[in-house]
Amino acid sequence: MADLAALAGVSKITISRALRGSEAVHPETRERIKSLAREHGYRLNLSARNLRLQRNAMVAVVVEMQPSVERPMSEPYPLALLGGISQELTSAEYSILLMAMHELSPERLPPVDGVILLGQGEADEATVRIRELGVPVVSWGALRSGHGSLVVGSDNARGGELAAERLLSLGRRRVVYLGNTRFGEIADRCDGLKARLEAGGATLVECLDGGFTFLTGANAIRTLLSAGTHHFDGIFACSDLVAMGAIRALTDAGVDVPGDVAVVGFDDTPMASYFVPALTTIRQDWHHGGLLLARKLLSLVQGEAAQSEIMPVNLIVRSS
Amino acid sequence: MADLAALAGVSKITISRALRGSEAVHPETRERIKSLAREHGYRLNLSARNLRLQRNAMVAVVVEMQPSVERPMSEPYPLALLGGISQELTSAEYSILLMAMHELSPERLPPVDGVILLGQGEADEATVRIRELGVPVVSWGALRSGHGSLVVGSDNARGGELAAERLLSLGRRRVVYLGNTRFGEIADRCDGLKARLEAGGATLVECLDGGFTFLTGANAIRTLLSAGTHHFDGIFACSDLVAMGAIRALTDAGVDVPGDVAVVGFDDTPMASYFVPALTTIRQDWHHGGLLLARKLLSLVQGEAAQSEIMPVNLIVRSS
DNA sequence: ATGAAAGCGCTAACAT
DNA sequence: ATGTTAGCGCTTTCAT
Repeated sequence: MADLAALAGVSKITISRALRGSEAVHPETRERIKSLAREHGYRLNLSARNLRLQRNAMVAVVVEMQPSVERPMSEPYPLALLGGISQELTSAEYSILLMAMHELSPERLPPVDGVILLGQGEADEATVRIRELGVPVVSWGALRSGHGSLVVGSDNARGGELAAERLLSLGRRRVVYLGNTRFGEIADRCDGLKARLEAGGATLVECLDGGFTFLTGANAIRTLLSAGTHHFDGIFACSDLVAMGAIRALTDAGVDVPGDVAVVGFDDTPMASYFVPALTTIRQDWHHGGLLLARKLLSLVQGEAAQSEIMPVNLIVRSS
Repeated sequence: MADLAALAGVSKITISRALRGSEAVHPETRERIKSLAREHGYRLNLSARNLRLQRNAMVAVVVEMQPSVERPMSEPYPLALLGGISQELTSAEYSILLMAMHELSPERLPPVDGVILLGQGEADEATVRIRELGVPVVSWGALRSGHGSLVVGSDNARGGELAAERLLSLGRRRVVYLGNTRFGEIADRCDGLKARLEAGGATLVECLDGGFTFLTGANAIRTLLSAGTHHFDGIFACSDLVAMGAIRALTDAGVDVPGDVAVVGFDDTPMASYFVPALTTIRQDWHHGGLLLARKLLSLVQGEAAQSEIMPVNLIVRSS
């Protein structure tokens, strides 16, 4: 910057002001300096600026799970949420620092002004660990798993109710839930499902603690069928992929879907509509979720108040 | 740090050394300072350190496409590559700054020591734009699209050959390729396919310029079938999702897969093995690709030499 | 409309 | 084994 100042025949501070588009500097000088900077490939040292301004202009997005080939299919939400987060943060001139939960330690927290947590973890483990960092935090998930921190998430309980209503309308009386209820979001859906089923005179006959993949969905139902202890005529799965696995297990066993057993998924992933039978599912708006996460975190960072927000979900009726 | 120095009764520099685990400071003093720091919640100001050290300890990962709900399914590679990248960079104490290509401008390049580009863009647009930034760059894609910059990618031409060999072994003579060859990777696959087909006495009858989704795959084949201008008995698709779409269009039209038309996909996404018929496809090792990308960029950043690397691919034979 | 001085928190170089 | 000095590149405050 000093070099540029010498070149332009002005002082450093005028360069600084000009590049930030300050009104204080003469428009002509400003343009001259800007083009000079471009021409010489000058780039602002953001470490210096951040040191001076006592901020980082950066937000960490912490992904609870280890990214892998298997996960993006089973849980597309990280990238979808990131789209919304990125859009909002970029327009506020903040950058996104991406890291996996297990890489995070309080000592070497990277230089960020706040943290967005994607996934609160089994038994809220992630939420609890993040809170110790002493920076503003907003997490994606369930209110019950927020432990006092700000939460943005879908109305999972309502999702469960919608699934129950759909199954009830098809005359189903005995429903199986597939999902690990140690995750707050998953538990909320189960609660909503159970309450609405019982209000409609039906029963939640089983709540199976499985994983999030096609295979775990298929295996859960295979086990259930071979045990033969329960009769069931409906399934609500914690994700579309799990629902697809469940359907595969059913059709492999000669059980008709939706004739014998109706299935409702969650997420409305692109594949849901292409699967045979096309999946009835609950849709959540990840992109908007991302926007909200970013907006609320920025509020906190700037010392303003912000509140948790739960977004509506929709039932998408197809053929399962 | 000055406060901590006062508390510990030593000078700032001793604090600095102790926290970095320097040998120069007495082990006892070192531990005392470390626990004092922990106790008082002291955190190093990384902007100051980076300013002083003239580095950023950060690498930008630039994703060529806008993340969305549709993309992670169609192209799972961003997250899979990120897994490998993250693993490698974290152990070198570098952070990952994530951004979308369209958010990148030379003026406001965030404070990074280098850039990893995921996806070189149609007609290598992304590669060309990134090169102007004047920082070390490594990109995921094809050598032909590197424009002099370092590239890590799968052996796409070999992938095309493997697909051709598979189709030839099934006695196929007239093959359709589904993919936008303005992307270097996609073009390489097409070239490998064509060469090997012709060497085996078969023909590439059509090369259809489509997108990367289930729907574009289905539409391409529907159009082809209704035009009726070409007879074909084999398809090689640029992704598993496109292959699935193509298969759907075929079976919807009463064409048997693989009896009438055999189909080979690309990527070996988790869904490939669950699709009916299970997809024959080419597998690439994204995680390892991510590791290599990160390693090579770090070499460049540290002023060492590094070379492009093309990774082997495998044919996974299933039922399509 | 422009400038001079001071200092953000850290560490390398050079003492002691 | 520890300390002193100086300066990384920027912007705020207070002149002019």
